[in-house]
Amino acid sequence: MIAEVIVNSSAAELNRVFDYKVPDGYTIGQNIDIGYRVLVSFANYKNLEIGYIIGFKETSEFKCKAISRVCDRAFDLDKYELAKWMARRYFCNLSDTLRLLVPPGTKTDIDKVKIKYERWVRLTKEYLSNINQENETKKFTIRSEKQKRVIEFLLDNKEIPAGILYDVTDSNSQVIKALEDKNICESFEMEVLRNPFLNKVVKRTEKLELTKKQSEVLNGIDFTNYNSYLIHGVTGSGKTEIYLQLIEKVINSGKNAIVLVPEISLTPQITNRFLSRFGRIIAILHSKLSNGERFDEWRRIQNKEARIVIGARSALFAPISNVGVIIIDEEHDSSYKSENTPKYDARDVATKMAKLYNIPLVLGSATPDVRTYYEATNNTQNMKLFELKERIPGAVMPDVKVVDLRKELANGNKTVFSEELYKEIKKNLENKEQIILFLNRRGYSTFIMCRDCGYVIKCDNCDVAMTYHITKNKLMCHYCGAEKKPVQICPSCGGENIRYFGTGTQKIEAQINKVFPEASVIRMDVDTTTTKNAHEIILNKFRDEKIDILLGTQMITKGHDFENVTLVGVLAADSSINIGDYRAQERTFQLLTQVAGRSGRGEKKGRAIIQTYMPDEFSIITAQKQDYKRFYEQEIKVREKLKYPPFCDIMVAVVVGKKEAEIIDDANKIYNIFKSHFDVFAPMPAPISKINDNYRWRVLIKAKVTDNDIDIINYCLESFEKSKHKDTKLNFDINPNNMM
DNA sequence: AGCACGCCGACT
DNA sequence: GTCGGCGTGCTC
Repeated sequence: MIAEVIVNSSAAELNRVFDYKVPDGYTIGQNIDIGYRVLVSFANYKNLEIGYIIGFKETSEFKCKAISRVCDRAFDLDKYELAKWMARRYFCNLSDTLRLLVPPGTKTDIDKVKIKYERWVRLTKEYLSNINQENETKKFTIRSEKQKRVIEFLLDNKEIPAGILYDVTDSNSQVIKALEDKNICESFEMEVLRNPFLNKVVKRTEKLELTKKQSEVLNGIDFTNYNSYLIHGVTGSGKTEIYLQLIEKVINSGKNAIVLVPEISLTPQITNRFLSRFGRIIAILHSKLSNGERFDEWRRIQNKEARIVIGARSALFAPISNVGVIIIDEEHDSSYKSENTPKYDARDVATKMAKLYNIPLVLGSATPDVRTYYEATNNTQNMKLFELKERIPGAVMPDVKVVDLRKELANGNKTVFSEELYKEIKKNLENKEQIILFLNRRGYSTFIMCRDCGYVIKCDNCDVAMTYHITKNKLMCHYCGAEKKPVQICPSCGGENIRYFGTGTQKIEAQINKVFPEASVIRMDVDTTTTKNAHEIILNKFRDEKIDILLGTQMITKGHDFENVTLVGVLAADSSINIGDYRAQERTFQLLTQVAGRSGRGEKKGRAIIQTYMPDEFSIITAQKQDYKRFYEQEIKVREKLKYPPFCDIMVAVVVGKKEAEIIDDANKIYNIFKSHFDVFAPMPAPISKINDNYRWRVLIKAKVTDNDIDIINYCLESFEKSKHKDTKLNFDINPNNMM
């Protein structure tokens, strides 16, 4: 028999089937099948290459090599269908999507399968049956105290890891060896699961009484068919409790559940909530797990010990079978769209899966994606909408104020704190209530400019202004990570009037120390969270050590409730309006609403202050009122008028390469190929025209992409692949998060 | 992609 | 002579 194998490579030329002989001793359906991972000798590669079996046939037109090694089962037929769909939909190789279905980190060393064993000890069957026959004499032929203790202990505890046994009975391997020689006890290897939660003692919690509105949602969900639902509920309206009871229903019916949450909010707080309700049947998958931990979580799912998977977008591909519901919390979050190949959107993939399994898909958000809300209100994707307009009893919305920074400047206030914010911070410090300050820029100064000639210091490798970092005393490029010494003399005109402009979190930290010397402050941004548990450590410190002020970027906005935080300050709400993206208003509204929602999560009422130079922008006005509907109605009009999603899709092709002339040439090829099918804008340098010494040109294509168009696009991309220069790379994406 | 082959210029 | 840079071609 011949196996059809997909070789693990993202090279466009290798995106096809290769035939290999099924080796002797292997029978299809028994120890080899579709979905098995194999190692094959390929071309003149030095090492064996990983491949995936996707079919079998009697004969091949090629003279085939035999498969060198049959490894493990990697995926089922339904997942294979999904991978095929994804490869077509996201314009990548089949091996790129198949790769999602195997635990990461097992790619290179299949031989060293990452199962960890531990030595356990138990009494032998013979000995136990002797005891049962009340053959007491044998037990006391033992004279050693230690051996006696071990036997007593094992009688009570059946099986136990050797290490623990040694500790408890003050014994060692020699004592066990002696007992083994007497055929009294035996040791064996037991698989260890590196589950970070297994050893955690969590108090079991019972389900909460639902409000009328919550029950309506729960009862409105059809578990027997595909349907998608959007739960639009303000923060604190009790969405999580709905998810929990929904899952309980699914579990009780014998099926399993997948819950997606944004990567950044996979905090102990949310996971504990699930853990305390469901115990060990949950598995948690996120990017901070070590390969070993992740591998073990996959195994717990595979052997059906775990029935609820909670994780970031890739948790969709966990080896869970018989799924009864997929839930996506904070569905508007941009982390559901992958930035690397395959550039999939977890919401679309989840929709596909829910259709495939004929199960409900439940999306939830306080600030839904404009596209999702459009679909839910216009029923374009057969989506049902639930609105939860009120917080559950006891929780109150914070008061939100907008401060016009232009007036502050006119009044001679040059600090980053408006008078209003200054007063409120003071008040909180006096009352010993905590404060969260948010600024979406890291570093100290955000750009460095010569006041004589206007020259801005840029990275040598990228077309990007460099940011000054005071902790390193270096200029840094946030795109390639390059560092430079701070500049005092203008490299362009030689002038000495170099000034450091713009404000990042580091400068705010310094200003807090100056303006509020009595306050303790902790900063959380990419620069302070490089180590493994840094997020958790910083947040715990803020809570437990009663730090006055938590200062940070985007990452402080999600998923944690601090009871004692009664003031949230947004230092500059404009940074996200100026990102040059059609979603700027949406991002701003979502961000402001999320941040403001961090205030007043306990018993005391919260306040939020939004500082801005653009107080008239509708995203800021509506965020102040926390009025999603009004925001949406205005935004959707703009989108319709300008033909932006959801009324149209924007395809972005970025041509990247070291030789500028070649990539300009290739950008024109893209333009010409797509021109005959779609509305294409002429090639232009990308907004960031160089990254890491690679020039970048961009071609924008606007169209409402239908299923049929996907085939046309695939065809266009294939013909480009054949005609492009050898070293140019193409990044192609529909509605990417980042338009730069 | 990843690897070998083969052509040609540069260097002890 | 021979080392090595890189253009070319192939993968069941």
